[in-house]
Amino acid sequence: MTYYSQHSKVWVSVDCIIFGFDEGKLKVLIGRRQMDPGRGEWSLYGGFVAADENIDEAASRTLSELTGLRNLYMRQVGAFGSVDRDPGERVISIAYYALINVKDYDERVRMEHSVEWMDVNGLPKLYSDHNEMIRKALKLMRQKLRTEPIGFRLLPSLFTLTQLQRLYEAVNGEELDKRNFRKRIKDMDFIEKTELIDKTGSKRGAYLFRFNRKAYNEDPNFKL
Amino acid sequence: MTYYSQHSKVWVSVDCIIFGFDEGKLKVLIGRRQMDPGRGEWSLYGGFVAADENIDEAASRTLSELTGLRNLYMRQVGAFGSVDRDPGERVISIAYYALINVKDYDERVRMEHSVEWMDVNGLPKLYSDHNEMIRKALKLMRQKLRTEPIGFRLLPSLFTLTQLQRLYEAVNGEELDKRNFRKRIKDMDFIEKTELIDKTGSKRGAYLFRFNRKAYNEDPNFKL
DNA sequence: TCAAAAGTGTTAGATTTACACCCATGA
DNA sequence: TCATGGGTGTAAATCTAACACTTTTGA
Repeated sequence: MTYYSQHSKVWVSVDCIIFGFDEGKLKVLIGRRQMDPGRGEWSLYGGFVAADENIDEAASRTLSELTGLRNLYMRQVGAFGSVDRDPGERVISIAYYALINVKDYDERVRMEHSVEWMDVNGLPKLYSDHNEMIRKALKLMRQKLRTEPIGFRLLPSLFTLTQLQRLYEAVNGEELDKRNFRKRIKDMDFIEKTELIDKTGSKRGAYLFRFNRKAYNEDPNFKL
Repeated sequence: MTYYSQHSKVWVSVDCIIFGFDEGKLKVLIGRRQMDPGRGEWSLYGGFVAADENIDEAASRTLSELTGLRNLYMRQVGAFGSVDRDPGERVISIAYYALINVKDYDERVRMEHSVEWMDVNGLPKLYSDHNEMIRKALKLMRQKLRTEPIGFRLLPSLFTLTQLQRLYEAVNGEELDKRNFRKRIKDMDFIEKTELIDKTGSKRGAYLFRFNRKAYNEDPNFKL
């Protein structure tokens, strides 16, 4: 009997908290569970970790299975392991959050998996401990958002300053002062103004900006 | 065949990063591994998660097994799950960090487990991904330390302001200005000055302070 | 008597916040 | 022409950082 074999094994899964920003709101992808136990309940999308697969790989695989997208920004939230968290069997789940630009997500792919965007404020009761996972993911994501330029992952590559501000407001749940916000943006040279104008949001039109990752890497002073 | 049984199970363990503060340095408890694989290598102390045990319970159990102490401050660091992280079998490990007052730790208990305090700066190469676990634990602990009054868990219940300052300096790896530090402490009414004097650290003696949790709960504005 | 740690305030500079009006355009 | 969102600067208040000397006492 080896050192290992005197202990018992458990199933390990990953659950994905996919954040998107749309209509000025922070949203998360959830769907009705298609299998027992818990069939029909609102739930995060997840999957099991295979024997020959790193947990991060399992999360990437699950993410791209659901979205068709690769190289998404993704971070671990943590492990959730109450004995009875899953009503069927003992399953330890590792939660990950990811950020996507809603426009990159093919509606057909979304429908095939029958998941939908739901406002993070006002989520229904979800399967198992998924509400708790989302709470923790949101907390971690908020922290990151203050100190790292990850917000751009939730926006098109060209965006207006108002869009960016609305994004920060939605995530932090508080309004920001327009002039102060724009002052801070001006100090960050890696948020580049283009000559392009977006006229979808207003009659006058607003300049489009882009995030220049290379410039950021050279002078990564970000704080919002 | 159930939904679950088509997937494979894995071993899940917990690893404990136990921080202590002694001789003005932040230390961590490590020992020589007593079992194969990796016998003799420096390693964190860990244990397997049992089938009928929450992961947090597994961590508490492992912690009190090692230290003889209960109700320690403990937080999850995250799950570590590379396929080949453990040289023997596939094991996913969930790391936790804990804070203890070195003086509460019975030397005999420590020796029985043959672990020792080692400065977090200048750790040797550890078994598996344990160095990485400690790095992440330290990062998380630093963050918490700024916004929550957890530093007291690393000190005796009565402490001098110099001890407290040295603790913050050791964790953050930078010196602090004595007057500015003390000014901030004065603003926090839940750090109470006693009439007791500690003369072990100086000839003149320094006032001993204590953390009043109840007062903190009533007015929890902490920032250092 | 002197070395070593304890204790104590002030000021300049930096950062943060609050705040209001004109502009351009399409309907 | 007017309603809508885009764009811009200044001043007060707050917070942060820098800085030096006196006290006490045991060796």
